[in-house]
Amino acid sequence: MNYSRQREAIVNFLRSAKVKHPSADIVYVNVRKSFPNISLGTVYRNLNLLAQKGEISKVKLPSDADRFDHNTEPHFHIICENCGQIEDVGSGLVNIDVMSIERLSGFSVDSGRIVLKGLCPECRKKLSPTKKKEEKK
Amino acid sequence: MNYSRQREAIVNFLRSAKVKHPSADIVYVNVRKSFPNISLGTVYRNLNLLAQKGEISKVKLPSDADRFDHNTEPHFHIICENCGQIEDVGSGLVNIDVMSIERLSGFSVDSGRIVLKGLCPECRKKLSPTKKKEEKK
DNA sequence: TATAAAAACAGTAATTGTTATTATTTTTAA
DNA sequence: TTAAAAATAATAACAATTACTGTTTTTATA
Repeated sequence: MNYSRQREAIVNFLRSAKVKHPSADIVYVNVRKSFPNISLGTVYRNLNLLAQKGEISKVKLPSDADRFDHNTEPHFHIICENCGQIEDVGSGLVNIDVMSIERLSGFSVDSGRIVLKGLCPECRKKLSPTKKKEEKK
Repeated sequence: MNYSRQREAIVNFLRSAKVKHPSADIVYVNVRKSFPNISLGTVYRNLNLLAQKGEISKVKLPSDADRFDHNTEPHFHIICENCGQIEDVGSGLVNIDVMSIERLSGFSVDSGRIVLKGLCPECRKKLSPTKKKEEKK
């Protein structure tokens, strides 16, 4: 599936783990080091294509740019409300009572993706005792 | 806090429960029935203001417009991947192992809001045996 | 290999949900 | 009753993303 050199550079960057859950824009600026003419549209197209093929996964966030993850194993994420940094959360740490939800709501539940919110270690330190961070609108 | 007539109309529409978890746009077209000149900006400003004051709550979704909820009690949501309809999910039905997550990730966890994905009863019927719905990009 | 069809590309324009700006109107309070 | 403050309508700006277009690259096949 890795025909084009641009696509290969994109997937390689993701797997290199230089940046952990990069947005398309971060991928763009990095891949540009080896492909100065690559277009942002190409980055988006390939990231989506790779996600669709299951070679990477896409992490959609509320009010923030999508992130991309070379780890396709099932797991959840937590995002720092202050700086936007994302960390993995093992899928065993969130328990969803699928049966009850389906019974009560009538929905079928796809428990695949969950994004928790919180504060990363660095931002905890920065913001901790003095000022309580204001709620994000 | 309900000074302006427009703001009152907005909060009244939300509480009327004619539509369950409307987006700003849905609020806009409905409030326009009584205030034909109201501006979309006014709707957004007031919805955000009301959410900030805690009179309503804002439900942020990945890759979809924010929704607004007159119910400010703590609870989660599930969104239909096919039609976007949202339903409440009691907060007892999702269990987050906050202690372990905090220990393993170093993050502090704000377990406030979670949005699950699934299929609402209507879309289940529509899509069920024949065609398996395609993954949303 | 040559070459035609298919795929991918760069660059740019368009879309969508939302926020910011601005000049005007409404509300509040002295 | 009138000046200051707040809110408004209308519109522009914005950010993330997708769509479009004409060109280049890749692939497959003769």
